[in-house]
Amino acid sequence: MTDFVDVILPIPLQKAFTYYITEAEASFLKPGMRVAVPFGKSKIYTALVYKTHKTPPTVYEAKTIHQILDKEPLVTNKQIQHWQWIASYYMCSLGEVMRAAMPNAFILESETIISRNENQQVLDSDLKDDEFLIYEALHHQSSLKVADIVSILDKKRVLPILNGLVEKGVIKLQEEIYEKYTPKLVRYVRLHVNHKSEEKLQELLEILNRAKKQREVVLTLFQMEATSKKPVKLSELVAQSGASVAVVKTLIDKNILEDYHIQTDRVLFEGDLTSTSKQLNTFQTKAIDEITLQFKEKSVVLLHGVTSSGKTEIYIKLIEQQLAIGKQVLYLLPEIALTTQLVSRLQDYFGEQVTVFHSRYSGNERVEAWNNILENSSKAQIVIGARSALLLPFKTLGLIIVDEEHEQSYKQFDPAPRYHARDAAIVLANIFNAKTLLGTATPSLESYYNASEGKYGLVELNQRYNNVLMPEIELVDLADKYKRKRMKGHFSDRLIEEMTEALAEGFQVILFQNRRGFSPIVECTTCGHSPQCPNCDVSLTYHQYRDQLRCHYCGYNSAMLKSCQACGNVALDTKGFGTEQIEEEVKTLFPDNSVARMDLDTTRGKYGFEKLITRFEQKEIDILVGTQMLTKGLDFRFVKLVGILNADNLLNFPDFRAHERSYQLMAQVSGRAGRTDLRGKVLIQTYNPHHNILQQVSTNSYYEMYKEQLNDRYNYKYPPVFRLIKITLKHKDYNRVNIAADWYAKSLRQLFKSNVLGPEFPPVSRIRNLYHKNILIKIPPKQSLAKTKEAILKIDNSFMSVKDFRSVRVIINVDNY
DNA sequence: TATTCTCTAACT
DNA sequence: GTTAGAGAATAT
Repeated sequence: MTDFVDVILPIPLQKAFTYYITEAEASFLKPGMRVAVPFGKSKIYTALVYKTHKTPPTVYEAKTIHQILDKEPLVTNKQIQHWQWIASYYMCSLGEVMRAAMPNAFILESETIISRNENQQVLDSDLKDDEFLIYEALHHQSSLKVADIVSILDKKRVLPILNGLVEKGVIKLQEEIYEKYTPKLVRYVRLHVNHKSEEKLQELLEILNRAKKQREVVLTLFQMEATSKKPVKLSELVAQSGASVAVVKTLIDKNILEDYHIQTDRVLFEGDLTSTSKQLNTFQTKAIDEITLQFKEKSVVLLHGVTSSGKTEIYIKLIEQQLAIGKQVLYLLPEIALTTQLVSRLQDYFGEQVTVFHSRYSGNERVEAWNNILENSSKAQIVIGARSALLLPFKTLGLIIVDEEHEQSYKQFDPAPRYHARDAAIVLANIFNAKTLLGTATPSLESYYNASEGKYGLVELNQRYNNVLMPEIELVDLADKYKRKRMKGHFSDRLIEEMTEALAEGFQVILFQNRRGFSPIVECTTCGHSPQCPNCDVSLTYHQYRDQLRCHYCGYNSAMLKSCQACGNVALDTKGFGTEQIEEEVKTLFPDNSVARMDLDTTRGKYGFEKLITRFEQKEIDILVGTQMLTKGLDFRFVKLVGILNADNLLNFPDFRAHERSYQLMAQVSGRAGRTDLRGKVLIQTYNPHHNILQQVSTNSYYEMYKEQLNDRYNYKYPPVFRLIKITLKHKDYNRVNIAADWYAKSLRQLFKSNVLGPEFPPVSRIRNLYHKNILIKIPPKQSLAKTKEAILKIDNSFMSVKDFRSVRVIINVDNY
């Protein structure tokens, strides 16, 4: 045997894993196929063929593969190429990218099955109590799973016992793998072949004369078959005939009807093509021409169009062009579950050609989407999806649209790969020789910078569709309003006036408060003690609707306290305010109007968000209070007023992007106001009405904001001028993180000198009982990114070889913004 | 990452 | 003596 295969395993290890294969297997296997391989002591894992070769591994004996799982590659070469870029750029393993990319159902795992060893005589007296229990159980059931044994013995450690039994030859262990994907089958019914002829039919109806219900069902079936000329679903037959399922079942049992199954897609488009592409206005036409022109020279174009300027129509035209030349289009959105409006809009235009892919899909739904895209099926010419859609098996990608390019949620933070979807999209497009269009009303600083440096093309659209005016923005000075006693709770007299007016005219109002819950801090009025999370270094937020205290970091919750834990005083006060409190105040201020709240707490569940949006669209809700969820590209026609309750907690956020983000957020929220012919109004309450960002928001001066912020970034050495890599160390022992972080930072400093910041504790230094410490590396424009990463990896390796540090978790985050 | 191994403290 | 739990080692 001289043939070997290198495989990718879905684990965070940099190494390639090599297995033996036969010559026949070597000629059959292609990169991108799945194989099942033995891994570790007993388990069987799913691995992806990376390449076949004839070089035996030097330091270990390769195992043989267990089984080939695919006839054709499931993953394309271009995908692997793209994954490789992600793994090296974002400093993670290929296996981690694979895990993120492939639907869970493709990654099979084995389960241990326990069965009796038939050819061994066992004397009961040879067995201990536990062993006997298992032996006995196997007389009733031919095979058991490990979990069954756990429940039979009511013990956690069963492996030693099982191993003992194997040694005695009483039982056998077997690894079994399951296909996790189950196709969806729909049950259909038709007349059994025995009754197909005329005379038999007459006979049949005679017989059924006495069974009225059954006769009715058969007649309904005939009628349905005659009218639709399509196979009849069992469920439809039941619905149409009004009979119960039992009646149909009797007919099937009697061989009068027969049932059969047809495989269907889980996600089907069942609508009509209601729209054809609209006539574009002159600005939009001009923008398209410019984009097309820019694409001739540049592979990326940034479309900077103010809110409501009709960017979607432009996208639609560009998609049409790609479809016409037989190319696939990928449309990326920040969070797909939040943008049902846009999805249905695109489906209205393109109907069945649209495939949607997002994290709220079930495993089976994802498999279907994957297969459709891989086969370049007509159902998958346009793929709309969040970040993870980038990792799908495209065949002929022609264009990637990254909508709301500035959105933070394009960057993945927690499990690796910590990639930024916008940047990974550009790389993917290059692999396909395709183009990338970035669209937004408020470009991220780095994209606008790239555009002004000439790296990207830039197309600007300054006119709102139908020439609707930009909303009028008014700043309300909270300090002044409080002093002059013009406040009711958190509402200034101006906000109340405007709300009253808008509501009286029959319009809707949106209120923005970037904090959920009722209040973030609960405090004792006598001793000043406030309840903290036992696992994290934060105070607990009070949630009124369940009368709970909750930690927003780890999910810890407890009932609201009746008295102070420290001094026993019953007078507890709340500090700060969240969406719940605002909702409450609105209810008392406007008792005649309906109020709803939109935040993480009210949009749990698969359709929570959609339901809320629909209710708001249908004007069942007059006032909507919400967190930044409100900003995600929603299009409400009857909103005239947007109120931002407190702009200061945005501006004072401890992050170098706080100002940029505040601008984007406020500009986006403001964009929700007045989207049809009337002019909207935005009220921003703040203690700092002279803050530059607020001035820039109110005068809609993106360019000024950009210049000023860029200048700051230049001075303080931040992106887009410098690059950043953040290294986080986590450990449950406070001292160990400190020592480890100091060691790490010291090694880095030897190379990068003053461009290493920290180590520092983040504002919340303990989360889920782990202490965090951050080190930040700033990379000057001229310094090679690749070499920097190499150096970091080297340091990381020697760090790991220190025994005391091995238990410290190190997280490397490239472009951590 | 997931599993297995090894050690220790606390139980019957 | 047994067992649960934690920490460390290891995977081709």
